[in-house]
Amino acid sequence: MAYNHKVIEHKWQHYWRVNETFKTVENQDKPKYYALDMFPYPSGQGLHVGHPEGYTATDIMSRMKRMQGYKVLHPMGWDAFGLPAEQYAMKTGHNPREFTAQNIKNFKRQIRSLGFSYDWSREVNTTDPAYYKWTQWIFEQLYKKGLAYEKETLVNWAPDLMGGTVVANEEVIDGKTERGGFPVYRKPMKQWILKITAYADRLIDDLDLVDWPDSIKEMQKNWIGRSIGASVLFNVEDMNEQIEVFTTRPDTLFGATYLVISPEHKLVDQITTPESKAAVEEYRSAVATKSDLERTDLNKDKTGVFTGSYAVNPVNGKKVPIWIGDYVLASYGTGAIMAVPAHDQRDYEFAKKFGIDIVPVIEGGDLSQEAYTGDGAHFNSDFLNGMDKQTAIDTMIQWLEEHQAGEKKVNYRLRDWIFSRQRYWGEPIPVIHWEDGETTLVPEDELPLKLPAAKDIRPSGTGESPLANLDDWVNVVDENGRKGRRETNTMPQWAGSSWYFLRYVDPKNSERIADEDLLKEWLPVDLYVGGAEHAVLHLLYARFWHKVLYDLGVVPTKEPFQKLVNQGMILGSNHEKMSKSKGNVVNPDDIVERYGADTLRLYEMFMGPLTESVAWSEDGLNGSRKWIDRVWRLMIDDNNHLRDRITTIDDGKLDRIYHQTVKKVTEDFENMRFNTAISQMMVFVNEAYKVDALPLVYMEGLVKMLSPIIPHVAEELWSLMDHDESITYETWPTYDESKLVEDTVQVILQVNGKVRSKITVDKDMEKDALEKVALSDSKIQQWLQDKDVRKVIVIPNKIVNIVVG
RNA sequence: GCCGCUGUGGCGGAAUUGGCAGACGCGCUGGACUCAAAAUCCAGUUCCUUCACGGGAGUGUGGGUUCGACCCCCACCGGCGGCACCA
Repeated sequence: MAYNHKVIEHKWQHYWRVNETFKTVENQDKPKYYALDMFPYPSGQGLHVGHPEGYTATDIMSRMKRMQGYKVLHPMGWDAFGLPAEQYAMKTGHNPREFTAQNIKNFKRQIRSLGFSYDWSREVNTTDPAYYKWTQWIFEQLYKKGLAYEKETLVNWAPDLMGGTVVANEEVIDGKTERGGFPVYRKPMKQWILKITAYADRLIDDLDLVDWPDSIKEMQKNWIGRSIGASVLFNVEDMNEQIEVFTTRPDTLFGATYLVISPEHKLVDQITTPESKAAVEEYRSAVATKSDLERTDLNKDKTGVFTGSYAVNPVNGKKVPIWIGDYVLASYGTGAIMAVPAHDQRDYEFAKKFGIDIVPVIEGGDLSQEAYTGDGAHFNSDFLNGMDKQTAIDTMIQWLEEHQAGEKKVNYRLRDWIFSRQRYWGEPIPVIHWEDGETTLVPEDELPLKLPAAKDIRPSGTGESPLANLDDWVNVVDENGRKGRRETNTMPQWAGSSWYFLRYVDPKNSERIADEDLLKEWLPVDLYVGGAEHAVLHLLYARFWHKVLYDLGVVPTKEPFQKLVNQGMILGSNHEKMSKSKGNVVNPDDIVERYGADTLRLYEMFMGPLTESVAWSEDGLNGSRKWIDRVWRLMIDDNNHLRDRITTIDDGKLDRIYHQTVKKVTEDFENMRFNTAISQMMVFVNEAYKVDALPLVYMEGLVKMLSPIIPHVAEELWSLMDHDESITYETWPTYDESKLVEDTVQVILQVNGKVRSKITVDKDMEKDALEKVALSDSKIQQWLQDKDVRKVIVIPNKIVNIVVG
């Protein structure tokens, strides 16, 4: 009977479910393997064909590892808080909880239809109070450690997004919200902030401990942006104030001809002279009304205004003017810089525009054109004269420290993490603000602090979240009659996803985040697969929380994810990103219906390397289906029985190719090179079609190797081979090295680097003998006529190159 | 602008401690089977040239190193991703 995907897939999915085939068993005396997918946000759109690519990869690894004797943890869950549900709820008047539950149901149905070997008994859901109890608990630990604090800061205020909300720096792209593209303005507001900067060094340095793509490590390093330099103190003339600047080039201090402080700098008012006041005020208000977009758009044209005051350069006592300019950011370093126009392009542009002195202190470049930022001998620099850059930097830092005029300093581009969101559909921050000014945590034994049910979610209009409308929930009174108000901000979506992989280890634990011994048993995650769009934020936040929990003794490892792999994107057949508007979206449900889950899995693994983006091709998909049919026909006859050709007799014809295949498939799977593993199995099947006798053990081996990729087909073939049990825990095939060696090898004969002949000789033939054979080859002889042999290069078992002239 | 990745037949892609470029698949061509078609099985398929044997060119472009380069080095061009006044 021909292969019928609908019957078979339904049958085995049912079998796995009833038999709890993939239930993780703990405390077994086996090596462990934790294979993790980035859990999805269950959107209303349903699954995308991009999802199953990564899921199939981890599923293959999980299934192979089970067969290799590992205990495997392979879970799935839902990152279910998020903006779309809230937007939908506001629009329709529904509660996001119901809407989200529906979406999860649909996602789960779709994921189940693909036959992944998840242990569904461990499913987690970030919106489940039993889950977010522990998200809130982690927040409380952060608070107790001083890593969560409230601060009035300039936030990214998006008044047009959901009735007004604040978004994180990371969610702002070109001055607009990442979601929706609404304009973002800077507005001071009281926010909860997590002190991720306290972990900046460890977040960079511990990247050395993990097996991640270099590109991702690089992105994280750049995001954190550690720069080592010095702070320098400038006294303000005629005033008992100092301006501290940060510079990575203290060696150019003799070339500092002015200072620039940001418009928001705290000393602006004090140092502005009466004559300059009007101009400064005008400039500041102009800057304040600019959106971030406008501010970055003015990139090329530097603006600024002179304060009227001067500072004293500590190293040479010279007076330098103090300017205000918005090219200096309040949020980086000290919000003030020393400007060295000769050796910094930004300062150069500013100085040119405002006619400020440009004093070179390093030889090189052409100052009539641009600043010189390279290395060179210093001059005009007193005790630094003649030194190169690094020596001068070290010497200057030493001088600054000896004269209490500055010190070595490290700065980070990374800012602290703004953790508040003015939204309903998120974890409530478990904090109460009391009327006497005290702020307390909700006691641990009262967690979870549940999100109140609300029929109608409306913006508060004040910038607060919709929770501010819910008086019953917001207002509290303690046992002494003291009145208080709950924190109305909720947590960002990043919160629940920063630790979910810990909960899978022990998802039902009501006493703690997860049992300590179980965490020791399963951590770290051995393989984490997901899209590169989470290269920075999710992975950085999760690492940060993990390190905090490590310091608290909650988790046993410094890093959460040992190996990380980013799958590429699946593009539309027109090589563009799939999107509704382009009409090139492929729905996995359709593919499963028409071709079956196994075909989809096979195709997505065969279409190219996992890490690359590849365009969808209906023909390619169809080819994968045809190959499954071909494998099926190789073994199964029209009466749905094993073919007679499958026998216990081994005529030896398939020995070599079989053992080669086992070796290559095993190694390729291990390295996640699924496309080449599949191609090797295709070669084996092609060979199998050419011989009369198919040894049963080889066919069983093939089915085992296929089972991680096309598990339903493999289970069915396995049972047709007269096995009663699932193939899941069968032993992975092994190969015999001795079957791979050949007695003879083909050697390439070249003349002047061009292939002219090929010969077959005994393996490991001596160099001299091989050279003789090569020179006497008839084809080679023709090429050597009337020529002098200058040199012969002999690489045994591979090549002989004869150089003639 | 800076950083990272990438460029191989008609298409997806294989092959790198430097040693037969194009595995495998798609598509296409031919053959077998069939009344016929589909499906299937078998064979061929980088380009140019040749009746054929053969020969020549060829891994984005131009140089270089080497007996030998898709692979290493230099310069440039195109594509993708990240960052973007971070001092």
